Amino acid sequence: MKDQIRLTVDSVVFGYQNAELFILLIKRKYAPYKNDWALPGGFVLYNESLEDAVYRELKEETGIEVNYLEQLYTFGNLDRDPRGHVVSTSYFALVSPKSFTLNPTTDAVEAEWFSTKDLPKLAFDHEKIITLAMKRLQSKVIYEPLGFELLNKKFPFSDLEKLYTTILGRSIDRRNFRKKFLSLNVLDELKEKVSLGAGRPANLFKFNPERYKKLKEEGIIFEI
Amino acid sequence: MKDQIRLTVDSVVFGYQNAELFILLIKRKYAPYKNDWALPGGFVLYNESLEDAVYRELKEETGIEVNYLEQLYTFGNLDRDPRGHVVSTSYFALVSPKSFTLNPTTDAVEAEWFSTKDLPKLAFDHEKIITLAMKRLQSKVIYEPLGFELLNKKFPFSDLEKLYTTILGRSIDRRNFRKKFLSLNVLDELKEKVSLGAGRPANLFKFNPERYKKLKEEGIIFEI
DNA sequence: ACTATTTGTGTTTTTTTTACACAAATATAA
DNA sequence: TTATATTTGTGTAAAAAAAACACAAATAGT
Repeated sequence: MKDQIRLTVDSVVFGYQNAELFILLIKRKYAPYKNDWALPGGFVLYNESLEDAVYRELKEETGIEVNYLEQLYTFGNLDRDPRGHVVSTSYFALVSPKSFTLNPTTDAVEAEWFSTKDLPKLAFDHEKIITLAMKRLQSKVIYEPLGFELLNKKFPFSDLEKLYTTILGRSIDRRNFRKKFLSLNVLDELKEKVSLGAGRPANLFKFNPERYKKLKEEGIIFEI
Repeated sequence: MKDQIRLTVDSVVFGYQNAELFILLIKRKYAPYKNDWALPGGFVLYNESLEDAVYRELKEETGIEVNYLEQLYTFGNLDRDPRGHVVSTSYFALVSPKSFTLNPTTDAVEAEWFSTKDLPKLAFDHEKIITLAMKRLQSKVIYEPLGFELLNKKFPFSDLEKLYTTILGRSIDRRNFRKKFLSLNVLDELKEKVSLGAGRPANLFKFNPERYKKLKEEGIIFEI
């Protein structure tokens, strides 16, 4: 029983708020890495699919509901877990702002959002997993409008713009960005406006998933 | 012991010859799927890394030496293996033409190359894995010069061109393709020429891995 | 009513991509 | 040995896409 490969899942859950990217971490209550921060995750049960395990662990440990989930990579190095041969399939997930405030009632586990710019010391090889997840997020937003999963249903265009600058870590030309994004026809401009502090009120937009699905089926890729 | 998740690796090994893409398959000797064709692979041993398992299985089952190896995806559906809960991490590999002729001495296992256009009925969910591998290959060759792993060290430019048309399944403009590829500066033009049947003799080229590595480090992506 | 702040918009320049045809060098057949 | 078929090698012009760039409109706060 000891000489058995065990399988875990680990999730890199991204949240976005105030032009900052966050990752959801939990504090480990037991050894190894007791009291260190780690990615939510745990052992896959017998007759449980990988994704089911991810959803179960996220629910148990953080109570959060994810908006988008994608497999990242499977780590099988022998030295990654002091408990023995533990293989981990990692996932990356996006949550919308309304799920951002954690529900601490769900469990006794300590869960917290950490800015990607200010991560604590992490258990296992979780730093490596996070690094990979961030690279994947960066490369994905460029050719898939994943960003919406991190925004509210209705949002001013500037939100999208800020999200992209945050994820990509560089400034983008507002006019060209807007032109290009709108030309994709995956955004519906609403008639509502919203005023956020000073400045001209912004039009609200909505992502149109059908339009996007169609675009994707036609093999049309975009590139921001 | 029965109620234990088991972990396998499966490899989609690509070979290229005469403007055709091939995949290496083995004939299963035991149930389940006895006598069906399947991807080379098998159970990961305790204290064996995933890649080690891939190399071991490939050696045991096919005797082949791969040139490039990359993780593809981990399949964890509960219905994918009649033997129970078996999770498989799949890899995709490329071999050079000199490894194309199989060495049948290596084992009693039947191994054979199959054209990607003419695959037999496959065991497990291996057809699904192959489909994914082909998509990955197509999308990768566009922004990484992986193709070289499928060609000889020295090759006429037309080989590269044919390889791309084969993998992408569409014709490409010879002049533009050559122009673009050469502008990347990852090919060294040799002084040797080679005559292949009729027609003007072709200059030979060589891939320059250092140049490519540098290009990659500088974050320069190309796109064919 | 003045100032600061954010949104919204069009044109020009530059770069990249695409389309396209013929001469050079060889093998083969007559 | 000559003619024919076959493959390699090459440049330019047109079209499309990307990048650069600045100011008016609408609001909040003072």
